[in-house]
Amino acid sequence: MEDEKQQKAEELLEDAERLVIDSIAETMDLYGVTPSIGRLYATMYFKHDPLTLDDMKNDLGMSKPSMSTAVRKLQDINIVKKVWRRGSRKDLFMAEKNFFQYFSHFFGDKWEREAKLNLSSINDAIEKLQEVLNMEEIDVEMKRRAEQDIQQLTEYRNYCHWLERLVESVESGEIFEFLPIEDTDSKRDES
Amino acid sequence: MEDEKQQKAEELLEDAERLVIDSIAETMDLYGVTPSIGRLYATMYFKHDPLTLDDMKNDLGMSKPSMSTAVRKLQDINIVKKVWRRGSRKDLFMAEKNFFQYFSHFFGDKWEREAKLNLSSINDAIEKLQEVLNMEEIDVEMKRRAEQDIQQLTEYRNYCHWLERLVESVESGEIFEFLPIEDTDSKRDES
DNA sequence: AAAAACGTTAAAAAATAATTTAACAAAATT
DNA sequence: AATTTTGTTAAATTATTTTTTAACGTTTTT
Repeated sequence: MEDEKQQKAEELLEDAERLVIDSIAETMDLYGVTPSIGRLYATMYFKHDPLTLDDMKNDLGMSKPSMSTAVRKLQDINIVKKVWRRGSRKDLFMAEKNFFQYFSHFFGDKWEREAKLNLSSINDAIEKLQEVLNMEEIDVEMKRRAEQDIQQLTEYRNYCHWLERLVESVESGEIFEFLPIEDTDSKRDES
Repeated sequence: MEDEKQQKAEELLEDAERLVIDSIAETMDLYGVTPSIGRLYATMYFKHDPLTLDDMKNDLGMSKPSMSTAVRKLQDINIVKKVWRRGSRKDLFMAEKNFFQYFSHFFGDKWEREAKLNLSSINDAIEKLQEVLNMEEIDVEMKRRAEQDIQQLTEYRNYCHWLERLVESVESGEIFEFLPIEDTDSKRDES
């Protein structure tokens, strides 16, 4: 009787967590994070103590090397950190649970890389195109195309610089002055 | 002699475009767009007239069905549009070249989906967890866990709502009041 | 010092995803 | 009306990625 209730509660709790785990994983998949890695993060999101590779292995039912590489990728995008606790000699990992931090790392880091990568190629390209424009006796049509490309790339460059400033404002937290974090906690509505 | 110059110019121009095409494709790959689809978009970015499937086929050296599905995916993320021109009865496609529009569609649409998807599961989950809390004679440890989960999910919900507002401000253009698009055109520096 | 535990790398296997060829349906042309 | 053109779907193939098992080196424990 008591046990039945206990079991019902456990089921509810696990259903609840699974529901969110699935949708977090699906979301991450949307941005190119593989389902397993997404599920690993999502699973860790509900753990309140740091996890070992063996914990992950058991939770996801996968091999240890898989967990090793998966957790490294999560570390690469800065949404999982290695933590230290005296006692266990196993590596311990903890998920970033603040989604604003998550956002900042996941998108901020990628935007930064995107801007850098593209600015470099845009500038190289514009240089080459300028060279074409500076050449004499060149086909008019080709010059027109070079000019058009330069025009377009200049706009693209503006976008990259904008991205850089977006990253700044996300990483500094400045963006939250413009778009404040509102507490829509339903508890207050219930009163 | 003349031809040599002409060829040199053409080479420069093509190198310039290829440089940017590669980095756009690499960038898109960063967010889970497959290399071929990324390269298709990047190629279209440099075309000033709409393209047919056969054009794409020739440009990328791929089959027509591949182009058909690739271009549909680009349409799905709203960065390529079908256009109509009298005369040709083939379908014609044009890439979105304004990267601010690109950004808005690529991230805005995904964030919107992300928020919706997760809000739905978060609310369902919180409901289940509340149910656990309302049950009597339940293991203290389990109630604690349910409470902790609710707390965490409430914060997650705040993030999702923030995302929704971010999408709004990106799609309305409001964000550019906070982060203005600056023209960093180097021509002005040359003066 | 030997044995066990731990995490990673390497190679092999399995699973997915991308791509093509072939077949098809709809529309336009002759 | 028959033929061609066009875009898509389906099936088959190829390529890529993910996952595992096996092997390895390091560190810790005994």
